[in-house]
Amino acid sequence: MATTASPVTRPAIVWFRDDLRLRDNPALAKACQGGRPVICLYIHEPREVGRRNPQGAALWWLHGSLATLDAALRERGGQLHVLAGEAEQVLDALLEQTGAGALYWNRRYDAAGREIDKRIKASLPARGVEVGSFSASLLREPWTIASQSGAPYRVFGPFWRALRQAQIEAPLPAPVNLTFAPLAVEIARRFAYPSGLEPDPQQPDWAVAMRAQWERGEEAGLACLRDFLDEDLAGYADDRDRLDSKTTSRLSPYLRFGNVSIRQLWQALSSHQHDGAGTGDRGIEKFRSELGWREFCYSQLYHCRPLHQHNIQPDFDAMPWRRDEHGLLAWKRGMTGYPIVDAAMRQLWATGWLHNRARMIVASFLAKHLLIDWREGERWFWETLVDADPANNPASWQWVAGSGADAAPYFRVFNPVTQGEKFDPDGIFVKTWLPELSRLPAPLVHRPWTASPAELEAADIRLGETYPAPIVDHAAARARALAAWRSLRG
DNA sequence: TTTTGAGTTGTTCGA
DNA sequence: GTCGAACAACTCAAA
Repeated sequence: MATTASPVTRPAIVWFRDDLRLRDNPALAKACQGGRPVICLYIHEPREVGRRNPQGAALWWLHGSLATLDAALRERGGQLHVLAGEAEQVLDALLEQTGAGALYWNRRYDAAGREIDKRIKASLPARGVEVGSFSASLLREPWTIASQSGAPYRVFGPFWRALRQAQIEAPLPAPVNLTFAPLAVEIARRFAYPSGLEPDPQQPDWAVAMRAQWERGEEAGLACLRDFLDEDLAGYADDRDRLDSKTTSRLSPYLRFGNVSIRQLWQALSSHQHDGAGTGDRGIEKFRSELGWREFCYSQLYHCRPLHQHNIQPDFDAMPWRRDEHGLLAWKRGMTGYPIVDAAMRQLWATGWLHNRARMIVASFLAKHLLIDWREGERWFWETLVDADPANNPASWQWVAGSGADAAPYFRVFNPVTQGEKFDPDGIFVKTWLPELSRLPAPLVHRPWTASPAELEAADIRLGETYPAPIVDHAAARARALAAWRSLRG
């Protein structure tokens, strides 16, 4: 009778996905229990219908995260195997070659990814391979939060109250004494990630400002968290809307790729809590509710049709969106003639990141002032944001457009001038990204078209040449948007 | 069971 | 200049 190695000594595969860290990683913790050797794996899966893989800036972040995770594993005597192919084929070959007795992953929540995971989970036990999936990206699994009627929440307030009552698990420590099983070179060759899709762009090198701004990976994420707790959290409730200074956490890309876990973050906030209504605790509550919106977006991703394709509210299918290639291009390039919009769009292109308020302003401008389908904007963000998230990105675009869950009221049309004056009063943010306006005094920097010829001359600006005139008139665009949104009713 | 009231992120208008 | 109202429709839970 042939003997096989006992399940305890057969290696376990850890399939990393949106959890690129060692700490608080339940799949990894499970795999290395009892000193079992592990095989750490990441798979670049091909695009499928309905599936959204990282592109552009987010792909750049992914590569950096994979590299730092690989380095951390090498310090411990192992490595991260980064392969490419259909997950089922890659895993099939890997199980065959390594004789692994178990496969573990932390869950993902998009429909296409879940479908793949479900098939794998159903097929492997018959081959004597144990499969386990774990919760690691969210405070609570989406199916555990439901209204009294049993339906998923469609309004944030009640959703958040229900979530707040739930017990949040404590984060796990990083595993100690990891041991590793080898992987045959033949497998690595067969599923090699195609060259030419390398992480760091060269010609053109669009990642210059990103490299200057960001450190990717787990250690950098924890440093970013400590910095936020020490520097910004106390003033967060009052200052978080300011565009002209660093007031927010900038943790979004680390959360997106799981460099830092949501439970680590939650616990860190709790340990900074006093007990009362002090400004610090107000900041903590406010920040927590932002994390709550992330959970709410994931609830939508889990429960609704693919968010980046379908309006959550079907009556928006009748929206008379305009086709406007010229307007869309002006928006993407930061050439709309509205300084707050243009500064934000250029920051996005250069650094892969935008302040939440800036995201709302530019999204409102595209959907309402230009009356361009929110999906165009969502696609651009998907390619340009380092934190491009399959739940947050489309759900937030739908929220601004009004087609989403608990959406902004249709009559809320951001005035780009007012927003600039409120949240960038001295024009510092605008001037950082629009150097051509740097000599314009603060009162005019958000509305250069109202400057007198002498003022423009003094600031060395020629509207229409050195900086565009507004591509739409605010009042007219607002009226057009309100009419379009009103047309969806009755 | 039915009713009622409250609800992330804004703007404009008229008193 | 400041202030309140209007700009809908709907979800959810408390009364």
